[in-house]
Amino acid sequence: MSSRRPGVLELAVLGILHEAPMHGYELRKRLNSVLGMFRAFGYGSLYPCLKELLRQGLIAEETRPGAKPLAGRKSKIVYRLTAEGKERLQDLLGQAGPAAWEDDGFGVHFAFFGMTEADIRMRILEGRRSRLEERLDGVRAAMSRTRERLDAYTLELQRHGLESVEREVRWLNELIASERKSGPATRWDAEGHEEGSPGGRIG
Amino acid sequence: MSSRRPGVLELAVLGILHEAPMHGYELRKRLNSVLGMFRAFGYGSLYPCLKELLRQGLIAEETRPGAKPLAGRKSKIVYRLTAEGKERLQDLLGQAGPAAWEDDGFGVHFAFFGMTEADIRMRILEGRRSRLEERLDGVRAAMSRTRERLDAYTLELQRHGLESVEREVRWLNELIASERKSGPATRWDAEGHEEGSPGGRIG
DNA sequence: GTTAGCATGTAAGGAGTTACATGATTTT
DNA sequence: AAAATCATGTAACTCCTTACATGCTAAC
Repeated sequence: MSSRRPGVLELAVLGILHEAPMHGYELRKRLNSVLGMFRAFGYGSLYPCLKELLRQGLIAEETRPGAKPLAGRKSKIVYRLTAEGKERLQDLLGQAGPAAWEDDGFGVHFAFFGMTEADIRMRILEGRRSRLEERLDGVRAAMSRTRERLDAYTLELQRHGLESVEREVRWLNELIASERKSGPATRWDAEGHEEGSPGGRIG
Repeated sequence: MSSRRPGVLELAVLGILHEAPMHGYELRKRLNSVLGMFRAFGYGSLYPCLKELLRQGLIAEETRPGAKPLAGRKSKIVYRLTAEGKERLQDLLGQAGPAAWEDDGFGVHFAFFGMTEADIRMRILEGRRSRLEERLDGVRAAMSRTRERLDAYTLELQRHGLESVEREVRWLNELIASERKSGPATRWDAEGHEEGSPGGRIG
């Protein structure tokens, strides 16, 4: 409840721990393999985050039955999501705001779309598309305000940037169309996850 | 001399002020039009940065001859690069290290390639390409370690991420080839910039 | 004369990052 | 027994963001 601002890492950790309990080192690898293209976190980021989540009661240290009562504990510590943690995760995934479609957050939110309700998924996809289209408009406007004469490199950067963003918009369009075909009310996971996910691509 | 870590904003401000003196508000617009696709800075970031650069003597308030001696100064303040500022800019642009090819820095450094020496340009382009290829290897390796079964959305994110990065690598390849054709020792600008930049694309 | 845009700032704080430090376990 | 890699942490710091606050200037 205490108003700590999310940040990508918290969501990512909760999301991954929802799949399975894990210890820090493993978690980091999984983290960077899921989000590898967008971000990479170090231990210096992860462990403080785990500590904080623990303090908030969103995760707990697993106590395996036949475990070792290490006194001078410097052994594996397996974390699992608590009930509050699951709640918090669902809460974060249920919010379709800027945090979910800005550059920082989008990747992580998308990665956990499998646990996200269909209407939220749609709102986030559309939100991101609008955001990118605003950006396109902005840059295009700036370019036609031909006052600003840019050198060849800056121009090339613009060109490449535009192309990349246009490409992402097309991708989003496909995803949105795909989501619409599947109709609303599709949500595969959330609690007990069975294996029956859609076929070829996404839709 | 004091070891303050660069940060994108400092370089961007110095680079833009090198083109022409400007006041804060204008600077910010120019900033966001040049880097619009990658980042957007607010006044809350810009003004403190200007203040700091001023303190370091890298920029100075322009004193136009027929200017207004505003006492309760809340009027335009035009900043220009000092000699130290130009030196610092050349210094920053002369460094071909991680700061120049990681996600954060690359865009800005590239935007000012017009003021960067040919060999540094090459090192930065190649540095970024290596960095991206590492990332591709990492993610591909993680994917073939098929232990990790990912749901459809995570997979789609991976696919799109891979494609984007591959695309950027191809772009870098073209640029690198282009740079090689122009031969080394090309540097258009730095001080008095004449208009004779290359033709069609970049090379 | 009031909305809209130009123009300049500050205080508080957040989300990580960097650099360092150390122990445990497996491989060679 | 040395080297590599697994595993966990902390102190200090940084770059930037958010939210707020204010005044000037042009357009309608």
